[in-house]
Amino acid sequence: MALEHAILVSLLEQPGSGYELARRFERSIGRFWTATHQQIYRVLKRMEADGWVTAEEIGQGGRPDKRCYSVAASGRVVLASWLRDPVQPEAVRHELAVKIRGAAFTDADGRATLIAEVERYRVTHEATLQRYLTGERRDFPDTATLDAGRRLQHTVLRGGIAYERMVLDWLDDVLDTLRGLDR
Amino acid sequence: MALEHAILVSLLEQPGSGYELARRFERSIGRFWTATHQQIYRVLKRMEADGWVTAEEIGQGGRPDKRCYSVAASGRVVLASWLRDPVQPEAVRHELAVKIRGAAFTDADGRATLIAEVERYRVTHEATLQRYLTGERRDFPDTATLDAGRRLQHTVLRGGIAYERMVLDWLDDVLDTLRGLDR
DNA sequence: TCTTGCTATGCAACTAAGTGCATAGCAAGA
DNA sequence: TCTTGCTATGCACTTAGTTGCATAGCAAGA
Repeated sequence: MALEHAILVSLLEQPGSGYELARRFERSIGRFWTATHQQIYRVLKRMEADGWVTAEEIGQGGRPDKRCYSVAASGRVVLASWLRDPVQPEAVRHELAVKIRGAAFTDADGRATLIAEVERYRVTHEATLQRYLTGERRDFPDTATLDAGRRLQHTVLRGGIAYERMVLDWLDDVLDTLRGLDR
Repeated sequence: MALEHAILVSLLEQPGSGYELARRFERSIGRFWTATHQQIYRVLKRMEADGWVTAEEIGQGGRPDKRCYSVAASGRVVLASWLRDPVQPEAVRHELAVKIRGAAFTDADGRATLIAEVERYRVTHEATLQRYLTGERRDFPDTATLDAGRRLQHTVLRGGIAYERMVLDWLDDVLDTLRGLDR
């Protein structure tokens, strides 16, 4: 899997410029695939050279021209073929888990700092959950009348919500354990 | 966060060679931080050059010498300092979520292939959960008598178990949605 | 005997990703 | 008027991570 495929999906849902894609990656699709704008511009160039997407130059008077990208026929073929490939096992990178095991090798003061940090981290996940729930109420008020694309987007969002709830429960467990060590 | 810190934690839990570390990353610590043996050897060299770890050459007759690494005083300082740094937001890379949203742009046959793939993926997660539960019964039979290090390891493992259970529930949800599209 | 697999280490080449910086004009508010 | 922030794109450099290959001997089973 590569950034290319996430961009193809995002452009099929809605064509747009590199800048617009970068904002979508910050908001929607970036929940499960992160990318910076530099990366997106670089990959878009390569995809255009390979004929996966086409660009339409839109002059806007004053501002730099905007290049609005759409998925070309060969891009659809690439996506369909990738969808049939086996899902790669995720490359897990969970920093907090390493820190928690590392907490055994620091002093009570270091652990107190870590507890404060976990509490701060918990607040950011609580905020993410609330953002997801607000988005769900706004974008999927009536689940009976959705088309295929929207139904799939909703399923992915439900996954995000379940993930955040799981993380919050686990962080409470972590905090209990950390507090228990120095008591 | 970098591989360095995961290696420091692993070596503090138990000193070992690059080869042994690579196997631990496949099994235990690799649940939340993956690394290949090439990467581990490269980073160990750098850490030794920086004085974070020390190596003891162990000849074994015939086989190449084994270099057994232990954490040095300055490595402990580096770890303690890193534990105080803010936890970086995770860089999420969830391929399956991209594929599910991509399923809106393929045909019924492509979706049928994806369903089969999700079922296969579900089996691997079911197996991971069972591995975790077996490990939990083996390594943490009596939760009352654990020292700090073991208690923290158990907390991290509980996080892994909660994660796998959440994924399995969500995959059932995903399969329902995918099957509902072509019915 | 031959093959497979395990222990044990490593180089070289490549791709992916992140960081820092630069350009450029418009709009809104202090 | 001055600053801040937004739209819009991009280069250059650096770091992190992956892939493929190489060495080398021992042990176990076909």
